[in-house]
Amino acid sequence: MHNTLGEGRTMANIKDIAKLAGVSVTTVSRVLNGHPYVTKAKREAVLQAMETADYERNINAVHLSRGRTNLIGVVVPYITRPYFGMVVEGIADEAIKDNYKLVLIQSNYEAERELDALMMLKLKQIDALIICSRTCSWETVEEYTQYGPIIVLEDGRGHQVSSIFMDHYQSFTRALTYLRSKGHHKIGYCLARQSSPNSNLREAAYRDFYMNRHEAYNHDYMFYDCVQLEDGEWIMQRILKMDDPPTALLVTSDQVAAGILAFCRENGIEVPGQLAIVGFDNQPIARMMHITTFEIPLVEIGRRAFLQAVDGGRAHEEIHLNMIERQTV
Amino acid sequence: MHNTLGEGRTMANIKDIAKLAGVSVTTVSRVLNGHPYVTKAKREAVLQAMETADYERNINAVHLSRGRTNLIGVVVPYITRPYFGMVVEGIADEAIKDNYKLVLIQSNYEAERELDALMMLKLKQIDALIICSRTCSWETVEEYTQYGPIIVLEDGRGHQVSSIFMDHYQSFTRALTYLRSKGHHKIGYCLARQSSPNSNLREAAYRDFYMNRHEAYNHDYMFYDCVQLEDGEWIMQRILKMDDPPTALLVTSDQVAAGILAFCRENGIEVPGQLAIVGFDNQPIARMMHITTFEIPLVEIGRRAFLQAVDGGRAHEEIHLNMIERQTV
DNA sequence: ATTTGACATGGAAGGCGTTTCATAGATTAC
DNA sequence: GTAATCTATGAAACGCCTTCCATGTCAAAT
Repeated sequence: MHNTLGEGRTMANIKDIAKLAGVSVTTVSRVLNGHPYVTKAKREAVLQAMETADYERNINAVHLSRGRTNLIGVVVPYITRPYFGMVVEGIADEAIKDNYKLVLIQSNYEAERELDALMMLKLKQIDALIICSRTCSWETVEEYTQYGPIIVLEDGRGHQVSSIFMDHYQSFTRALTYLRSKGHHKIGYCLARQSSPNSNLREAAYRDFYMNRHEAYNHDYMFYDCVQLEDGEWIMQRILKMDDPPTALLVTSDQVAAGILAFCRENGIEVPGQLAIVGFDNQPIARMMHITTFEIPLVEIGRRAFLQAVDGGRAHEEIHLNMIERQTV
Repeated sequence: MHNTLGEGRTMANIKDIAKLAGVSVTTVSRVLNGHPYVTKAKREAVLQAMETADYERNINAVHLSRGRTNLIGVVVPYITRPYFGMVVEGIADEAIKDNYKLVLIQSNYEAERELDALMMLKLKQIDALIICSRTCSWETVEEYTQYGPIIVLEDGRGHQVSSIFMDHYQSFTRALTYLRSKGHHKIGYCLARQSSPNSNLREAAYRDFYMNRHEAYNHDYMFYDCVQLEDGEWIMQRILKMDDPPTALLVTSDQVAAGILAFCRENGIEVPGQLAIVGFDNQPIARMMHITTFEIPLVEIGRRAFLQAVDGGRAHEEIHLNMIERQTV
């Protein structure tokens, strides 16, 4: 495949520049990469030649040669979810400073797509991979760590990856304690994926909370696959049908919390009077609707994830969450 | 740079496979790419060799050789805005089918970053570029069309690009007519960027609407830089201070419309009684809050944009918008 | 005077697939 | 029976940059 400009002219390559400037390709490469040991005269000759020939480096050749691409892969299940949007925003913000670009892989929680991303790492099409929500098994992921840094946004301690994560166990415990202090005993929760690492942590916290107090809890109060605004409705429909409904709800996404709250307002269910709601994320919508929530610094988390990616070393960062009291408890 | 596996073993390349299978590299390449004219015996020998050597194609070499990367660039100002999130989702959905990956460029509306993306096209790091919201001038963008397909999400007729766009002039006119039919004369609007292509179209529609009726309009009723939920508040604060406030608002983003509506509900301003609101996009939040809005099939638009990108030919698709009547007018 | 090290420069060896072209035997066509 | 067309295969050119290594100059150090 001949590399041409639009009009059919052939694009100049480093060899042409070398010839034009009367130096070796090595010297041109040195100028190109800002390496030392080039006299001013030659450097200028090279720059002049690049100017006249309208030279542009063939970036794919650079990639091949270097074995790196300055591309970072980012796996998110759905880019439309504000949660992931914010993380990606943080990654992108930081990446631009280091002249990295992002390759976005929307997984839809399909292992195959995540595998695609891992494969890109193996093939050196990307220099590192950030998995915002994992679908593949740990074993699978760990198989690929030999090819480049992999960063996951979940507790990765004990695994061959870097990670940045929140202490969901503790946050959940705190939320439960807080609700209890407000007199709530019948507490339900809304999670996203039933058996994601984060969900498991939260369920454990919940179980332990009740176990420690030697109290039973109601399995009907647990809702799964709660991820977006619209989910608020069916959750409330189900609650309305209960003889003994929960008096408080821990909702692991502000989007869902907002949906629930909107439904309540519309249907005359008093919040927090009849139902208390605690959200997670502290998204704009939570502020707007005065939802009590746990702040998760998602943009900052994205930033840090990127920094871990380029840093290369293994690290595990834990993020502490703060509760923001507003008006839904 | 030597291409190695994690343990230090060298990664097999096409030459190794050729030797192993007792054929030429050409034949291996043919097998790799499903080209005809390879006997079954040799094909199998090659496959066998690839198996035993655990061969993976060096994708960067393929890129260099082919001059293509199966990467599509996508420029969005901010990935966190649901509007762009949905478009990207559509692009990603379609891209996966054709084995394309997305390179996300967050421009923050900075020309320099958009230029970065254009440069990637020139350098063949991406095969095509979709600009979801343009910052650079038409001249700048058109300079780069020689290097690959560029698709913009705005009316690009008369320019050297492909485009997919909505008839904002007509939609605005229809919205105005609709509001007028409901008795509204004092109509304001909330736009995003003051002088974006889409905003210009909308302002023209507004001006023409009033001009045609030989009526004056109030410049105080025009709000700019309205993009997110939070903007609803200051817009309403300003309206509350007016002696002669508008009775209806055309809001070019459901997010902003939702922010406005939330403020109204909280402050006892009746909607649509005191203020009618028409949104744009038909995002989930509009459904949830029963906002009358124009449906913009953003995911579908993303899909089509991708298809235009790989198709290569120049095309201009116009999307017709439908109004969804709910409860805010 | 001689050694050492910093500065400069270029040749050539990678990094690795794809594709064109040349060649040759096997069919098919007329 | 002979020309035209397929089928199969490989050598070599091509895409292009980075970097290791060898060589050489010149000034500072001993």
